[in-house]
Amino acid sequence: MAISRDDIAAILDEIALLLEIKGENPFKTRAYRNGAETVRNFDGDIVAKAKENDLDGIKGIGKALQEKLHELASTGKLVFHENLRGEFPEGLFELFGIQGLGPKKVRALYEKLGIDSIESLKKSCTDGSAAALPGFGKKSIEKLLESITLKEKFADLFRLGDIAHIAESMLEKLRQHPDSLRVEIAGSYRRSKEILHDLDFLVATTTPAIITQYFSELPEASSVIACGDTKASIRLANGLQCDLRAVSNQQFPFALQYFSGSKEHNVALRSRALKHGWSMNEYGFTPKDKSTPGAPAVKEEADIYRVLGLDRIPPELRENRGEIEAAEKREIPRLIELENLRGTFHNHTTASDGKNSLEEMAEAARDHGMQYLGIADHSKSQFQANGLYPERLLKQIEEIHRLNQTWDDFQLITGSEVDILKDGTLDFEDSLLGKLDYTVASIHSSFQLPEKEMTQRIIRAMENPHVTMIGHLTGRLLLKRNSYQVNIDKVLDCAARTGTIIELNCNPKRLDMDWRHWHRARDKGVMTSINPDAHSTEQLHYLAFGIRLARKGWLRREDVLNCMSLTDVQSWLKLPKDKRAQ
DNA sequence: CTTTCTCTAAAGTGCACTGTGGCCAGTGC
Repeated sequence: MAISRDDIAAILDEIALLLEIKGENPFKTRAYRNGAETVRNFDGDIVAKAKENDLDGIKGIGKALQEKLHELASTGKLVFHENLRGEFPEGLFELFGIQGLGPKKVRALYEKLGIDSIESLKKSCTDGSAAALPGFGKKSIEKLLESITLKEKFADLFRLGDIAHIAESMLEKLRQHPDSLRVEIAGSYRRSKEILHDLDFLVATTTPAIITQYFSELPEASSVIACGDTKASIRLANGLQCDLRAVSNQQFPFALQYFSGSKEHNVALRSRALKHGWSMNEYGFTPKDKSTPGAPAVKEEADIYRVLGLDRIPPELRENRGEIEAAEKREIPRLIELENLRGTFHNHTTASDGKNSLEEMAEAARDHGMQYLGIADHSKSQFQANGLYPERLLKQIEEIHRLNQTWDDFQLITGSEVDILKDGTLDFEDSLLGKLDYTVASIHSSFQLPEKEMTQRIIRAMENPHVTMIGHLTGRLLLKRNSYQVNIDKVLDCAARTGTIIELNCNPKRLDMDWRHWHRARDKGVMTSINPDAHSTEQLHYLAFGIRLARKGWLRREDVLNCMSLTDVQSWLKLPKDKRAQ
């Protein structure tokens, strides 16, 4: 297969990394990284151009990179790269996944101790040999070990957003099979958990063995763990295990309910069934004794809940966190849906670290059927992200006002993702923030503060009348970095008191604030804004993940700022904060 | 390695934090 632009970019990035380990001129390594970015973002078929050696005049691609790109595009490889790679062992790359290890330290570990894998790093941390190196003290060893433990803990876990695409495409293939009557993905995927350890497919069919066979032969299957008459397990190339159960059409609702879980929800539901005189498993209701009347017919999963005297409980809520009681009292809320969104906030453009211009982001948002799009590029402290200085922000505001004249059905909303500094003050003066329609205040530095200080820092930011919302409240990066220490309840109380919104950040790596807090937040009167934190037009799709997690947090459309129409949101933003509180 | 107020050589994102080692280097945003 021909080499793709992403392959080429990845090779350039790898060269940069290797040069860094070698201690090359930092500007040289940067040139390779810039080159990778240029290749990724090039408007047109850069691979074809490279093949024809037609790369003159592309900014950031000089003579040397032109030749290398040409070689890559025409032969599929690069001798320079292969030689460079040959100088280092394979496992060295995984060391960069450890927090606190950069090129300099990796190089020292490799050259002085021959460390070339996480395994050997762990050993040298425990036996004291790493501590003997200059620059490695007691504390840094502790941190390295902590980061290794974190990585091991997450080894067989996957983020929802990373596997949704492949899950849906496998689901579609199973649905296309002529012998499948009904197909669903059950398990934690159906419950919209942010982290998954497997996928559970469920098929209703009269020919189960044919379906399990078909499943085990899907192109996605890199290995087959088991394949029997009604059950099969495969492993995907990324390590994710996928299980399939084939059941009869009659059993399907019970199996779907059973395999969707959660375990805790099912335990509670089964004990409820017992009170009606039925035991319940993945195949159906069974009367406890001969005197018990049989259960009414069940055709759909919702029938199971109805028969037990409950409203249907959306899968997202099935965590045994009060949903059964609510269903009994007919108080299951009408949960928010993607279609309820009228616009969205917190989006980046090329002005800071986004990939698309204001116009492109606006057009993409219009294509999504939105009435408005809030822009929030980084503030000046985010230097590495090309954060805006006041003059550039003022220019952007003007530019947005100019663009807004060109639409009558859509508006851009001016904003900033302003850094919350260490002491809780903001990266911009109030007078500048006052010129914006809204502000997302976020923490991007000093993650290590103790809980009390961190909480106070955020509260101070929320007390600023110009802070509309707090971005990614806990700073967690799923499967990578724990949240910083913060007292969520104190923050929520302050949010309710000051009329500050807490964002639900939809980036699949974040999904922050966590769904477990939203029900409580909602009851305190805290509103949210479901924000994609999009750095490109494609990332507007992140909203779908945010909606899944908002549903999991019991949120309704009235709890969400960006369910408001354009005119409502405009007048809401003009209100002083204390008038906004619900 | 690329760009440039270039013409052959120089300049090329900044800052805070952390931990270590003795006043600064490395990392991460």
